[in-house]
Amino acid sequence: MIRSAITQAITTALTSLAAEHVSFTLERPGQATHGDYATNAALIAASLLHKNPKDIAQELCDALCAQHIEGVREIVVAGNGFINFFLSNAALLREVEQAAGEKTWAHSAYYQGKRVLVEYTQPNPFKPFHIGHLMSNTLGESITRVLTYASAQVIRANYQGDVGPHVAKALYVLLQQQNLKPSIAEIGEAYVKGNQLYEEHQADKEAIDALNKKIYEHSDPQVNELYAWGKRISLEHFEELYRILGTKFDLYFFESETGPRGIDIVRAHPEVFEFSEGAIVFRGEPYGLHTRVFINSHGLPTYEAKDLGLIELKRERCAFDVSITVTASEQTDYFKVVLTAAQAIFHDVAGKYIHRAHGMMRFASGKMSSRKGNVITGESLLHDLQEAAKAKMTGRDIPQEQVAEEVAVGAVKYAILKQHSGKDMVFDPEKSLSLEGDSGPYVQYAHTRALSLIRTAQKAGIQAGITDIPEELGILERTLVHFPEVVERAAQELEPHYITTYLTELAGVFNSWYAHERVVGGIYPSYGLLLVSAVESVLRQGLFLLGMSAPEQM
RNA sequence: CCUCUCGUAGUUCAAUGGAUAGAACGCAAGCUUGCGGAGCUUGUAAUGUAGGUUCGAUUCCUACCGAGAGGACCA
Repeated sequence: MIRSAITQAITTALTSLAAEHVSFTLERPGQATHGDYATNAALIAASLLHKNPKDIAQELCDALCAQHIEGVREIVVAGNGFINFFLSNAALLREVEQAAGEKTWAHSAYYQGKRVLVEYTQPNPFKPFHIGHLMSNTLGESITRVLTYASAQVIRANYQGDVGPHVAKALYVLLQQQNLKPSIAEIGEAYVKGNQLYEEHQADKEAIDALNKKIYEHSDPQVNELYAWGKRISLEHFEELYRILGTKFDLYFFESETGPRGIDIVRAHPEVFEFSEGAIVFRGEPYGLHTRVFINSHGLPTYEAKDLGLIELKRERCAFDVSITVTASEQTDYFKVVLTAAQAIFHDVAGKYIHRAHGMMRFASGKMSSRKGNVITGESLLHDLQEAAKAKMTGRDIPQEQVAEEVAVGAVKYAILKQHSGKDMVFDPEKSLSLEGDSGPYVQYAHTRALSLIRTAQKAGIQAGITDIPEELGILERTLVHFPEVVERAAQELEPHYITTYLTELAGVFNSWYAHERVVGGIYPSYGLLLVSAVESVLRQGLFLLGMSAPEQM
């Protein structure tokens, strides 16, 4: 509210200086001593008008002061032409009260009236849930939550690969073992073994390819039965992981349904595709891209064709304004080609379908072994972190299993979301296992302390309010005020890491405040309780936006 | 060979063309009969190289060096 009032005032002031077309920023200064907001409007205007920045800044400052902006205590020219705004105590108090009590305080209207489909996670039945799926889920889930705060109507979608060579590899081994009711672990092991056989023995390779064809054709009852069982077991297992990760999907798509559609679409558009060396391809070169095969020389759809089928299916199953797909960054160029081909077919793809990439997780030491073998899956990573968290809680009278799970998920998600999406990240097991410092548990712990403090204060009969306020408000209030802007920016750029950075800062400021101030038995108990309530609310909402739990105890 | 992404303290990450480049881990030194110490306080240390644009460049442009990804029947 205050922010938009200041923006409006600057626009008015610029108009009075005949510089109304200046595009300026209103940002939070790097240092608290520079005020609560700062604008570079004078610097931009000066270069356009070819005048001295400090002179323009002074004129602009005078024009702003004349407007008496509600909630602004002081406006000063600083540095080489910045204009800094200091909020009044009354305005800060109003924000703190809203942060503590107003549920929609941090919401914006950026996606008002828009329906946004977000597709993420995309694991494959019959294969392990690996770390890439964890990363896609983490980024995708956070984006959906950030979008809801921007007033979007969000549809969560998952696209799973239930057909293809990987299925045949697993089934081949299971059939050899005559294991027709395998557990999820046995399916995983069968896939690994089948993959090995496929690579090493020509006879097995041919047999697996033949089996793959049978699966597509549904021609063998025993194969069909095993396939149905295995798919069900896999999907049930994934649902358990989604529960742990905090995701509830609205729509599911499968490659078995997008494949046939993809073939039809490609064959129906000879003006877009062309035959080449027995395959059907899309030429990307005219668009600065590369050529990709959509239907291979065996007449089978590749991922490219399947993605066209998926685009069509999405349109049929729900009306949406924007569709966001979250996958690994290695698919960035691939998606450019597919979306360019899709644009030539559906004509409204550009700008409506967005690809958002997550990076790859690398390991600092490379020594983190899963319970068995060297492959670190998403599940084994969560499990190991959970064990580490449990070890930290020995002797405490709390539901350890549950809290350890929330802390473990929080630690991984925080590590993924703390940097710009799309960048590869290095995950250091030892540092992450320490669960200290710049970590998810640090933020969760700050929230838990705030909750605990609120409980204690309420037991002592303290009522939150502004009946007793200090002369000067501090850095904690001035940090709290900026939460709604951070959330809105995260929505605009689909970048949750702004929230991660902010939360860590807020947690640090709060921990510092906590070490030096007192609520129960202090000088300002009512205001103290209000302030802590505001911190608790913002930390809780921030954790929610990242897809992390806010444990009551830990 | 071509295309794209990325090079910031010892390490992992921030920074909307703007003010003294901000945190955390590590290391060094402190704080506990505490409204939860998974905490707090102080110190330490960085923009790959060379140019260019600009009043101002970690940010934009060019070249080089280095890392990663992609480049026709895998996904």
